[in-house]
Amino acid sequence: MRGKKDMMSGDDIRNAGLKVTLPRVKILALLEQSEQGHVSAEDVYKLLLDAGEDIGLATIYRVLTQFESAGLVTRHHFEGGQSVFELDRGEHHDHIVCIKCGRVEEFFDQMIEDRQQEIAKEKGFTVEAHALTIYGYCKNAACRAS
Amino acid sequence: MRGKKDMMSGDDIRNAGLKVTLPRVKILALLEQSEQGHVSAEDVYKLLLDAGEDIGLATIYRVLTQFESAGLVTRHHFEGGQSVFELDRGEHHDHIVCIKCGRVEEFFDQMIEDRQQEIAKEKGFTVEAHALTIYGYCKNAACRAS
DNA sequence: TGGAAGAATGCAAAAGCATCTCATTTGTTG
DNA sequence: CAACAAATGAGATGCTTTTGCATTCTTCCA
Ligand SMILES: [Mn+2]
Ligand SMILES: [Mn+2]
Ligand SMILES: [Zn+2]
Ligand SMILES: [Zn+2]
Repeated sequence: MRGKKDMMSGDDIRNAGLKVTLPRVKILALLEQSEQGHVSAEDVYKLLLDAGEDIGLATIYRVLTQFESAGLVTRHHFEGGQSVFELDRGEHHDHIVCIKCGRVEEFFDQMIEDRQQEIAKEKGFTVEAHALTIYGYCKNAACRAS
Repeated sequence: MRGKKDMMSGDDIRNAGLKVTLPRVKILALLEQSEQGHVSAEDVYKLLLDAGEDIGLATIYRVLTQFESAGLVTRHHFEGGQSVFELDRGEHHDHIVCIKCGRVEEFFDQMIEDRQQEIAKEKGFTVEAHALTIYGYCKNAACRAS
């Protein structure tokens, strides 16, 4: 039995009903190994180019969207420009982003999650999803000076 | 002495260091009177057209951006397409959006606000802003059926 | 009150991000 | 390994937002 936390592989792609192609394998591998963990489609494109894999940007967008539908990947809409993708390891979390250097950290807070449910209930809503992102300056010295 | 809750006027535009022009006055008035309170630049464009004011879309984007810089207006990046603007009445709040009909409701929760500060502190961040949006189905009968 | 100086507007063109089209290539299956 | 369906790549396209520039308005003071 394998959980979401294990290493992804061609099986995950196959199980999503997709053919195991070189672009898909490379993109999935990159998401796993990626330093920052949170990358835009263009980041993926450039990182793969650097790695000698010339995969079209359209393919990257297509594949990331397919991975998202399959639950392998999560898409975030942080402020400013592009969507950001990360591997879905099955554990929901929210983000805090440095508006100076772009560093992204993750957090999960049950109290915040619970309050959201209560607020939704009060208003008669059924929660399907939520997006919480805190923006600020990280501890990095260079980011401190406003 | 006038607070943020009062009616906006040409003075607000002047105080922002901007000339009091017809487009600016009309856009500000529309934001005040708008039913939903949360409108896209194109919404503003069409609503003004309906009202007989033919103001260019580029001007609307420019003016909304200027109003934002001046603190008169807040911009939100809800999922899907366009940015959404609303008059800044000086009281921070977050949003819950119906993914079926688009209805937007507002809420403010001190507990959530406090937890965010604590989380930021733990991570060594200084909070500058945050965006929390809950997505779900509203109480409207037509929105219930998934 | 008139008119100079600078700011704002409208239009069209451009930019940025994401998706689509379609000819060609690749993966899968028997 | 052939045959078919699915996927890819390159460029076109779509949509939102921004920008350049000639023209029009505001402001302000002589
Ligand atoms: Mn994350
Ligand atoms: Mn609001
Ligand atoms: Zn930083
Ligand atoms: Zn609804």
